[in-house]
Amino acid sequence: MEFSTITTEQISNLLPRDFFCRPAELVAQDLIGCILVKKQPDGNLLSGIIVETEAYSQTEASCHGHKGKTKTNTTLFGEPGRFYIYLTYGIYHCVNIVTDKNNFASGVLLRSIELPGKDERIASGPGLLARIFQINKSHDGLPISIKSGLWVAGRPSQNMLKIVQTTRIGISKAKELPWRWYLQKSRSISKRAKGDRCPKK
DNA sequence: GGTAGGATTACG
DNA sequence: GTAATCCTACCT
Repeated sequence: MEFSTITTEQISNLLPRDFFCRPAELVAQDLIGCILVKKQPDGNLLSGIIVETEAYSQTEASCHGHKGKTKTNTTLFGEPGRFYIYLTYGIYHCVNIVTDKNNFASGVLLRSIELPGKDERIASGPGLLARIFQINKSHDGLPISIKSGLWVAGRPSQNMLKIVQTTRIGISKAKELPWRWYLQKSRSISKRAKGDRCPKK
């Protein structure tokens, strides 16, 4: 999938807070095709199309909030519509969006983003994505807003997107849940998994 | 103070 | 497929 340039108008189309006040597995699939925008330290805006997501919820064992609050996962239990950033493997940051409701740990992991006009691989994978957007623990708890300098805009068009639903990867528990979604035509997703299929209509 | 286990990536 | 890498949570 090749995306053309993202316009100023498109990145101004901030998703409303209510969008995130829903179960993670609904938000995750609706985020495919949306735009992540960040104001970089140099003042320039960086934006890209979200092409791969995963949902997590405290009801299942692979979620960081499954065993309750800790020092590092507190944001996940808080207000929907904020970023939850954590360090994984001691090296890589992962970018999540808190969903659903207060005092209920759930969120969507952004796994891959395509930057129009740039190499498809540079933001394909959660760790690489965070690196390109220069997102780290200092952004944990930040609200999704234009004022915060980090936000999500709605899908640029009403074009039909072919979204594939499959199982999550890189986890050892609750592997059976089909809570991963990606754009079928995108070559910049992080990995393939067995049993990939299109969601039923 | 010590250790096991990662929501990963890069390379063969 | 497997190794590198190092922080966090939890246990002693």
